This record gives sequence, C-alpha cells and structure tokens, in this order.
Amino acid sequence: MNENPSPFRTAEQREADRESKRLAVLTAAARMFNERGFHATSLDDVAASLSISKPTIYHYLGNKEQVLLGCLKIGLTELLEAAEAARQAPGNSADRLKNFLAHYAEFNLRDFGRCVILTSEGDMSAQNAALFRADKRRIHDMIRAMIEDGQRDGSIVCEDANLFALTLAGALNWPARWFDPALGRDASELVRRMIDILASGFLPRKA
Amino acid sequence: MNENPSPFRTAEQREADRESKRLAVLTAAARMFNERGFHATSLDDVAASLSISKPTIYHYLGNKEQVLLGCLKIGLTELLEAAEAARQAPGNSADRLKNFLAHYAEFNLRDFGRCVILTSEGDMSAQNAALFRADKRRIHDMIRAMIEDGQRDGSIVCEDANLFALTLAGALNWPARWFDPALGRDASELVRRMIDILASGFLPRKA
DNA sequence: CAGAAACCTTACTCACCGGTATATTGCATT
DNA sequence: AATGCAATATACCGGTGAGTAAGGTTTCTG
Repeated sequence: MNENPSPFRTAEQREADRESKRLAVLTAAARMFNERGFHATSLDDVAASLSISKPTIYHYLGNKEQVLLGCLKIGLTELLEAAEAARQAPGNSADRLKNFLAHYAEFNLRDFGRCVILTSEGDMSAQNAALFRADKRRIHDMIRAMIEDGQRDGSIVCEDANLFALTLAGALNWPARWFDPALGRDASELVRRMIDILASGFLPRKA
Repeated sequence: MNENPSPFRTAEQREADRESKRLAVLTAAARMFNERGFHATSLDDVAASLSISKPTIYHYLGNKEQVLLGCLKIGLTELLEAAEAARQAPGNSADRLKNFLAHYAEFNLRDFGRCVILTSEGDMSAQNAALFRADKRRIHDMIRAMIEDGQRDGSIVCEDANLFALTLAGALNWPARWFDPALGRDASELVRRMIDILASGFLPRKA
C-alpha cells in the first residue's frame, strides 16, 4: 500500500529480496521434484521454469543436493513445529491426534510437504540422509507419544503405539503419490474423511 | 534328481534356460530399482551385479523401459490373480478382504511387488503409463468391490468404499518404502497386525 | 567517483549412461 | 562339413546434465 518513495532499497529489503528469490527457486524445484522425481529433474529445467539460467540457481544454492535439502528443511520445520504445537492443544488425546493428523496430511499435499514424503534417502549423501532420517524419526516419535497419551487417558485403544503410528502415517502419506490439486478435489475434506476412516476401522461397532 | 546323461540340452531346456536368465535380469533390476530408484540405477550397475555385460541385458530385453515393464508385468499379474482368487474365497466379505489385504501387503514387500508400488508413471512412456494405470485401477476396483460386498452383507461398515479402498491400500503400500527384510522383521506378522489396526480403528469400542 | 560486491549470463568441461556396432565362440541343424 | 543362430564380450557413439569459468552489468559503500 505505502509506496516506497525512494528507488534505493535498504539492506533489509535487499536481504528480503534475496530470500524471496531463494524461496522461488526452492518452490519451483519442489514442484518439479514432486512431479518428475529428483533424478529426472535437471536444474536446467528448474531454471527454465523460472526463466532464469542455471548458474543463477548456483548463485543462491550451492548445488543440486542443497536445493533438495532446502526444500526438505522448509517442510520438516513446518511439520515439527506443528507436532510441537499439537501436543499442547486443548481436548483429549484422540482429538489432539486427529487435529494433528489433519494438519500433517494436508501439508503433505502441498509442495514442500510432498517433497518430504516423496524424497528417499538415496537421493542425498549418507550424512544428510542420517539427518533427514533423524528429523522424520522425531515426527514419528511425536505421533507415537500422542498415541501413548491417548492410551493412558483412554481416548485411544491400540496394542502397539509404534506400529500404529507407522500405519497412520503411511495411510496419510500415500495421497502425496496420487493427489492432484488441479483436479479440484478439496484437500481438507479428503483428509478429514480419511482420518475418520482410520479412527473407526471397518468392522461394525455395537453402540 | 535324475541326472541328464547327455551334455546336449533339448530345445525345451534351452528355452527354460533363456527364461530363467531373463528372470534373473528382472530380479536383479527390480532389487536395484527398489533400492536406488529407476533413474538412479544404470543398466551397467544391473549387469555388474550379475557379473555380465550390459549388451547381455539388451539380448534379453529390448531397452531399459522394457526391463522396468517386465518387472511390473510380473508384479501386476500376481496381484491381479490374487485379487481374482480372493473374490471367490470362503467366509464373509470382511474375512475375504482381510485375507486379500494380507496377501497384497506381503507381496508389496517382495521384489516385484515393491517395484509395482515404487514405480511412478513418469518413469515410462505415456502409452505404457496408461496401461500401468489401468492395471492398478483394476486392482483398486477389486478391493472396492470386496468392500461393497461387505457393506451389503453387513460385515463391513463404511461410508465411501472408494476412499476406503484408497486409504487401506495407501497404508499397506507405505511399508514398501521403509521395510527392510534384512532386519529380520517378520513380514507376515507385520502385515497381519497392520490389518488388525486398520480393521478396528483407534477409537474405543463399546462391546 | 572508484572500487567492491552482488547478480546474472553465455559458453564451456567432464562424466555418465542408454544404446549400438561388431567380433567371437560354440552348439544345432541339415 | 557347412551354415546359421544364440549368447556373450569389447569398444564405441551421442546425448544429457551437473558443475565451472569468465565476463558483463547493476548496486552498494567509502
């Protein structure tokens, strides 16, 4: 709204500028990685989709792996923060879990979330794979902790919280493979219904 | 047990020989595709793992895409036959579904099943992608049909059989991403417990 | 205004990989 | 024996893609 009267940008503006360009590169890259796979996507393709040249990407990000890691960082950070927040949300454990799962599953259908889901550890160095695995593990552990809370307060029934967490996450990860936002399907509606399915199972309930 | 007294092989033996070599190539390829991804696996790698040379692979299979399609063919055929068989198995619909899902999920942890799960349509020509999609669709439709049978005979409760099928398959596909048979975990035990989880949900049942 | 730093391009190198040409060996059929 | 095909290898071609070198232009800083 308020126009900047001077054509000269401040240091902060320049920094923000740079950051927004970096983010644009990462977003474009994440989309193409998700669409065609990491190995099948060349940085020339990514550059072309932004009408820039490949060395420009190298100006903002050191190499192809850094591009991938940048995408993952954004996705994992969001997920970890959401999981942190979910643990101290109101309601019983089952409600907290369901709310978090909805957030988790919806995010998995967006650019950076999808990238976290679709990337496999073989696409990066062994060191970074270990870090990636560790972050995914933290998310898994937080889901498991919510389930265990539910077992204690009686709002969740299950035998093996660990396997349960794996099963839930698997079911909610899979749409990242097939969901196409362009088809107009409503993502939040979709995940809500999937979570209800997972909550209830398919065997008849007497009650 | 009965040794062939002659060093000369019959035409059938030679044909069987050829077929077993073709299968060996496909198995080695499937393993490496699953491990490192289709694009990240070179035919030189596959050849080296069998101590043969790349042209030998071309002797048995026309090109890299044919190698992939050969793996998928084996996997999809097995899955389609299993689904066919499951529909006319004894028991109520819920039991039939659970039995099939167990078969499905276990197969997804073996070389060719995993390959079906992990392959994405972008890895092949548009034509073959359409055929691949059609076969996966047939499997999905058969799962959905089993669920609808269950809705009719009352052994399965759900609102949306289509989404339900997607959710179940997703949950049971995901282990293909992380399961490591070398870790000694028992696959059939694992899938049995996952299916129980999916059958019951996590909300408490009064009964 | 002068020099430095940031930004971005064109043009290149190098390695890898899918695919092929061609040679060799050896069994099979006539 | 002659011919031919199956099965394999070595050596090569051409394309592609990650990453770099070098330079030009704009923007900041002293």
